[in-house]
Amino acid sequence: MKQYWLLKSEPQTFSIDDLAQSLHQTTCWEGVRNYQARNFLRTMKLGDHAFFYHSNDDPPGIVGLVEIVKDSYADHYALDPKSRYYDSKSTPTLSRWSMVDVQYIQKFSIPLSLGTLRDVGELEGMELLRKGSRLSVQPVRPHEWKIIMRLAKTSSR
DNA sequence: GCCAACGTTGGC
DNA sequence: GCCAACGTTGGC
Repeated sequence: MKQYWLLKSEPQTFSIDDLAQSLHQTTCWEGVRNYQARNFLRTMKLGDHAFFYHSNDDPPGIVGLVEIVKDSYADHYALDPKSRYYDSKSTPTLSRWSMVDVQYIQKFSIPLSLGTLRDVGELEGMELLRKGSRLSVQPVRPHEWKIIMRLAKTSSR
């Protein structure tokens, strides 16, 4: 069964437009350095869909859709001392961190801002809206996905 | 820029 | 195992 996710990125670092302009409109989702988020990456399956979320944006919000096109594998940036994602405790034999590949599907014509989502009563309980929630990779329940997809369609009309 | 919430580190 | 100190995330 297909699973749904939400991936956060700061648009100044890597935006959905950057993804759309990437080779094959695909990129590896490197740099996740939080165990809970990493475990979600490892749970992802080829063909899963995810919302692309712009954090630290004005306003922050869901801006489009991506598909998981490669199951999780070792995040080799952890082994590169020159990378901002270098982790001195990672070794080639024991990789602490993982990443997946994601491919661009679509950019919403109108982003769904965090404020808009907060106003949707049916989305109460969504991880993104939880107070203090900072997870950069998080699961989205099927009913939440459905509601947000409906919002995306109606607001682009 | 501020700061609340959260995660990690390391001394004890 | 506790917890203070510190670093990071991310909304505002």
